[in-house]
Amino acid sequence: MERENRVYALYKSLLKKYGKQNWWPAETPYEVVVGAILTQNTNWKNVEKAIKNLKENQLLNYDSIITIDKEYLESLIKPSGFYKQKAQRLKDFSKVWKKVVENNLHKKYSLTELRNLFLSVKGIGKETADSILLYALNKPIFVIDAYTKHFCNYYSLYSGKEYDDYRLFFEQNLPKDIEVYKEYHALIVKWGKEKRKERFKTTNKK
DNA sequence: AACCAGGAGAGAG
DNA sequence: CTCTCTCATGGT
Repeated sequence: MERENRVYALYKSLLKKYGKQNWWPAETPYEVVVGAILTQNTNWKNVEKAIKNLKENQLLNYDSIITIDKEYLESLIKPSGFYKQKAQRLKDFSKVWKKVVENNLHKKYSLTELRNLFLSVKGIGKETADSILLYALNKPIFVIDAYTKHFCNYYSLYSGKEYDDYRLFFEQNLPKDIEVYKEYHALIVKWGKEKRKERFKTTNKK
């Protein structure tokens, strides 16, 4: 019998410990897009405030984001921080997103072509692009973030260098299952947050 | 009151 | 290629 790999075993262990995280919390694929951009180096709670502002004004759709005044958009997403560059990124990426969904490019393009298209937008890096591919378009791509690297280091799973090295490591050591990809990344984030809480406790007790 | 969040890009060396 | 800096609000 083949030895079960540790990467998948750890996934099941985390799942048992924390339960399903049910990412991404969004009603539509486009809401995932907006959240992915707004959450760049920003607490998710702040992103929720910004998304709420957009929803209350019926602006959480790409046509609206493309056409509304940039300063107005900035004022609505202000709680999520870095609001000037994020307003620009939302507008820029939404044009590409419009082109993709209205021409079914997510079905016509290969995963690599689609990823490169996203990455060609200024302000869309690998983590943001991959989050959109996985959680908005259900593409089989594993999302890497800072927590994931800490996770790999903590459990001595892998010590690569580049983002894509980590991504391929997970993709090659897991069943090619979108739901596993989605849930594992969410669980790693949950794990990272819990770890941080623990450190805070131990460094603050005397 | 410092520190950091579900990052990315530009500039220096 | 590898640092270092900037972008900004809100919670602990």
